[in-house]
Amino acid sequence: MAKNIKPRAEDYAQWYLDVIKAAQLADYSPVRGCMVIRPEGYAIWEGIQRELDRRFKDTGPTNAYFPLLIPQSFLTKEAQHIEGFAMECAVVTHSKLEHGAKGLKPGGELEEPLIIRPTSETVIGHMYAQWVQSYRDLPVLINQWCNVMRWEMRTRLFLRTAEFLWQEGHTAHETEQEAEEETLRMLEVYREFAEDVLAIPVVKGRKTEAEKFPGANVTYCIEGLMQDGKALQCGTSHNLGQNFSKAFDIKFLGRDNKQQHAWTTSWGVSTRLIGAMIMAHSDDDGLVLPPRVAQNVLAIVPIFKTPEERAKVAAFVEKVVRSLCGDAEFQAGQKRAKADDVAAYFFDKFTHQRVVVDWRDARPGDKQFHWEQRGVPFRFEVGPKDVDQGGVTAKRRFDRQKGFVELAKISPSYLRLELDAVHRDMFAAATKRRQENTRDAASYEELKAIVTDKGGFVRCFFKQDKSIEARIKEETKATVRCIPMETANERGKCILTGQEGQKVLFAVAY
RNA sequence: CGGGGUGUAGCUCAGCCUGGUUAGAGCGCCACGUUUGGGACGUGGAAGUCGUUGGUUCGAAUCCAAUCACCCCGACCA
Repeated sequence: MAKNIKPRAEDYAQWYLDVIKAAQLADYSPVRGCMVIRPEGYAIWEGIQRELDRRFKDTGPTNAYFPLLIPQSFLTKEAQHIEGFAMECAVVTHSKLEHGAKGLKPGGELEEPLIIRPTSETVIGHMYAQWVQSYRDLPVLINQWCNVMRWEMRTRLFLRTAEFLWQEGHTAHETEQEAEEETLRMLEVYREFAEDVLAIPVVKGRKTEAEKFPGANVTYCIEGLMQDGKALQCGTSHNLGQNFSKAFDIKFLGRDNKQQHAWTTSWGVSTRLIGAMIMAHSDDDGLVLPPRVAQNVLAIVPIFKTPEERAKVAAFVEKVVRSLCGDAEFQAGQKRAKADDVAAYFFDKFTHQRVVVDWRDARPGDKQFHWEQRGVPFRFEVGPKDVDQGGVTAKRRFDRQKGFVELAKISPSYLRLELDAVHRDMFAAATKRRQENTRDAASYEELKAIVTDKGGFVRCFFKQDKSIEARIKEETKATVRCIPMETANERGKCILTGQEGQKVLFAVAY
């Protein structure tokens, strides 16, 4: 058992932090609420970017960049929007530092304060108003990868930080129907991505009025369930109707030769997904990475005592690496600069996913734990005994499955198939866990009992009502996570009011 | 932002109550040696303006005040 990681059963919150620390994903910054994403963590984000970006472009949107600073007045143009974000905006009021009595002090006060974007609907709306003149200019399909800032009071690495990285897509359409289609199309991209890349099963659903995005007509989401039974929103897609186009005057001359307002959408996922990934898959021994975002897909641990054994093992490891990465990459890897004795070879030149060989002067056990805590999906142990038998001892991080693999079988397609199998098994395990933690409630009493005793998702009929939702939250801490799309048409007796309600999913959320 | 807790070496902490030479331990780190198929051991070494600022005092890690940061619980949220 890992001695630097608190077991989940003892203290889930501490476990989460320990896993991040042990895997060196992130660190606290000198500024409250902000975090440093370390190379191991950033590689995961790059994996997320790579996979999502491709999917966005496949459906139409392309990338652009809008500025960090937004005129304060922009935020006031959409009533709901300002209400939702005003409280957590960082405000820039000065343009320089001057020497004062007690050192430096802000100088050059701005005429109009600027806010650091908490999201970019407003600037983007402002620009779209200028770019859109005719129905021929539509749709506008733009995404941006950037940082945003929301001055949160309570922060947790990845799950909620004052500054975070995300992607925000913003589209403008000719008709309401097109906007709705776009909103749902991106929601499906998120679902497919969460499941096929991060191996996190998610529920597609619609937010209640109480939970929707400030300024949206409809907010859709994908909701995941973490190992401690709490839900986590993993992505959102909003149909903004004409709210922002009216606020920012995004008008165009339609096919009917009449001026009309565009229909807009926005959708985003953030570095929070890394937190979701950690909490969905990792165990008491540390991080477990879904193979498709793992920077290192395979760690080879050589085992030897004498120089003769080392030479023998090294020759064999070379064959393994050449089989997986090719001769040219083996040569390139030999020359690559590195800080320690861990050699890295690119297994996939497109994703830059690597095979690493741990030649550090440490005991094999230490190395096993090292790569285990970092969540590397696969390990090969190569010792004299393995070499004599002409193969390696392979271990899967996810379920510790262990087996012997002959050198002749080791090839790029072998590793790819194994990694795919790990992904499938991880997804299946997470899906099973979610099924086991999804329960039905026929009454409010039942809902309360499930939420306090067991956690997880609670399915029941509910008639939307803001004040009742607030009351339930107060009494149970649970909220309506979403109205699942799959059962959107089902109607039944609301567990509180007895009136006709929709089937919803309750849970305590992060 | 409200309540609670903690700040002493990279990490975990002792010392503080009852102020007094040169501030300690374990882990980690570095060197050397013995080791090496799931977290080894020995010897030696480097490393701390005791969170920060101010006050009390002949003298402050220790007492007082303020402030900052982090952790936990609430309200808010991707």
